[in-house]
Amino acid sequence: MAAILSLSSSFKFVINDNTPRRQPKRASEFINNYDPVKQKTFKYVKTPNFQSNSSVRKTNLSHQMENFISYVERGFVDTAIQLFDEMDKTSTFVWNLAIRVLTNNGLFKEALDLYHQMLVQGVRADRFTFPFVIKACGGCLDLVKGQNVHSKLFTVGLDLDLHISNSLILMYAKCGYIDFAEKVFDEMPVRDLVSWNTMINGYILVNDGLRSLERVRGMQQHRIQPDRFTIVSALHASSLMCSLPKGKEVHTLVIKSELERNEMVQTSLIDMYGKCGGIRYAERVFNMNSRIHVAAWNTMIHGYALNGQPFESFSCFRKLQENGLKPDNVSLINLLPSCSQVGSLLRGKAIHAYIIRMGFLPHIVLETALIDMYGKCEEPGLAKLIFNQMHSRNLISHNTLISALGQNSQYRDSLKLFCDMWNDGFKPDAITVTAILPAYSELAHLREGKQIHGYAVKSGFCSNTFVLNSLTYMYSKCGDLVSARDVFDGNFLKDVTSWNTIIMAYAIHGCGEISVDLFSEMKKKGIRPNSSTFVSVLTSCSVSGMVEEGWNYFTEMKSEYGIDPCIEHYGCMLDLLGRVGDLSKAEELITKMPLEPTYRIWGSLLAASRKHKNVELAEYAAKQILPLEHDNTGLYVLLSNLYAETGRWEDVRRVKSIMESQRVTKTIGLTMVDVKGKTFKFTDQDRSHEQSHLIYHVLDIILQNPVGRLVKFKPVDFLRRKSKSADWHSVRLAVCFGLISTSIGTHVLVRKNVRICEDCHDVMKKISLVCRREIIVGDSKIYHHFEDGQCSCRDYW
DNA sequence: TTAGGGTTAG
Repeated sequence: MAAILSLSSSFKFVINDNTPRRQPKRASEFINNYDPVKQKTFKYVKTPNFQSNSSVRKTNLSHQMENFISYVERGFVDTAIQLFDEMDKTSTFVWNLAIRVLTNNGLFKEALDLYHQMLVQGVRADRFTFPFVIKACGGCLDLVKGQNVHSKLFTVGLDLDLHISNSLILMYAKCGYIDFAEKVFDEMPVRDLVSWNTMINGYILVNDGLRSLERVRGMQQHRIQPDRFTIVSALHASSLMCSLPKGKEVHTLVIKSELERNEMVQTSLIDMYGKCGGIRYAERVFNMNSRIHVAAWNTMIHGYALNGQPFESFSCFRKLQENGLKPDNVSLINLLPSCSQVGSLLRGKAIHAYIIRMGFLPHIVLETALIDMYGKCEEPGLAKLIFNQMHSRNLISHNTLISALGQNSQYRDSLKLFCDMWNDGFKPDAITVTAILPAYSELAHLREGKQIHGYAVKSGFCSNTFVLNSLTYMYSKCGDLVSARDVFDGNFLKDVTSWNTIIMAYAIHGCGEISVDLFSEMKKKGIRPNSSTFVSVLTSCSVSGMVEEGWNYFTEMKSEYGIDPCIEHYGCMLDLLGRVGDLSKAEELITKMPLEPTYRIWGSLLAASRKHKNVELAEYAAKQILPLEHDNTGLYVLLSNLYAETGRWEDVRRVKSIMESQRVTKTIGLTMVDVKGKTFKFTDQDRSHEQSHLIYHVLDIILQNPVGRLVKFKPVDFLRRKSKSADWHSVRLAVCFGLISTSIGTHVLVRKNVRICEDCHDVMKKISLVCRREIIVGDSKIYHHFEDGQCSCRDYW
């Protein structure tokens, strides 16, 4: 737009009082400043004096009109509008051209403003005015304005005009009201090819491939020959349905209609085959045409990436150049996802350098593709850099960076960007919601997550499966399993991810049996499990100690579904063996697995060894972990605890000294609890809360009271307690504050940043028994539901 | 003067 508007930036013109007029920056500014009352009298206005005077003026008039039409046709918006300002505006024709130049150059709001000025000035709109005005309504996605114009058509008797009706169909479809579009189409007394094509394309705008193809069939039944636009839409419809058979049917129609040579049709065919998983067919169409154009090459590059063939994508890009063609922006945009697929930062950087060398930047889509690539190649810093250097940003570029930051665990940065985005006036869409929810999930910000849920409901995003899956995940990660289940049950278009998410939700809340039942239900409903499903199912078996079932699923994964176990699946099996104390089998599994053991694998063996007090095996696992260059804070703490539990105090001191020499500091324990819409944070031995005295007092009573006896308040001086006792761990303080701040009978939910210690775990069981309330504690790995003195983890975590 | 259009970022 800036380019178009700047074309007239050097243009200065003089009105009859010889006062140079300031060049408006935007057509809208010009139009908004335009005052029909104060307008100057221009040379060419037909006054009696002028009329009496000469053919010279008539020549000027036609010359001016010629210029005006030329500017309109060439899309010189500013110049055309400036000229329009000087012209005689009594004829509808002149207004139509001015509205046309604005509409056709994306200045929809300005076009509508001009249309209203036209009416104010008493100029009648005609059959040529309305298509532009309706197009402008569609461009603004303004249904109300569109309907107002539509109702006016009845009063002026143009409601059945062919061209106007065609415009109405598109306007309604663009606004998402396909039923209104259908009504216009069905009531048309005469339809032409454009009417059919617009209707067929309208369904695509609302993502309804099936009804689009049904209309194509209807059109043929009416003996109307499809043209290239029909075919392009029909191929798009097949892609929307991901249906190779439907796409092939349309290909037959291409042959019958003798449109195989059309470049647009060829590109659409390649695109359809790529999107429907038929990359070999795409190659065939591509290779059958010797004079192939850049768009077709670009579509092939994209097709290979979509079909998980990144190296073919790179090779295609190379061949494009070898064939003497010049890659364009789209070539690069399509190529970048292949770098992410192979995780090749080097290739990504090389392409970035090429993009800079070729002068392709700034380009908003290309920059967004770069942000995405850097995010997926684990370089969030570079993704941020690109974003900060962008000349202009849109909703998609924001969404891309939010996702990139989330993918790289930079949740706080992604939340900050989300806030900035609001402040910059970008309204989050369903994809923003999907992108930001993981940040609330991982930081366990239930209250804020609920607010996003409210926003999603209000904005109408809650029929979107991606949004619902993210909400299910958020609720489960934030400890609210009931809400997670409610969202899952309310999702009427459950996909494999929906099932994986709810199965995992029950697993991390220690309800393995329910998870396994859900897995059976999922299979009964015909949803094919994928690799992630088995991670969820094996985790469920692990949390509930279902050894036999675990092995069965581990085998079924390969035999029934052809899924090779990856490191995550082995990790789950190790957790399962560790839980039941079968350490020798766990060791054997590590030895026999065909993959290189990772931190996750040795960590699992270490945790199992600690649980079963096998110091030797724990030391062996720890030795394997140390060279893996991971954050080993947890490892040292775990080893130190094991030595302490087995009375090896010398080793405890040794580990402490290693930690000091390596400057490894124990993560500060922090527990959060939400009370009355506010989040309260507690550290160990925290006395900063204004109700500290009461919190410590209640906790003291609970700890001192024998289980089952009535709790009585007995004042004690809490300051005399030992300051470093586990009695005052943050989780206990947070739970106590939750107990005294919420109604009797309700559960108390707290979240911790590190694993719960064994002492606190026992205390939570006691609290649940003494207070007869459910206590839910989320630690860095799972949720513990304490009820009647028992924990859902069955004392293994 | 009027309606529909291929490959492209989350």
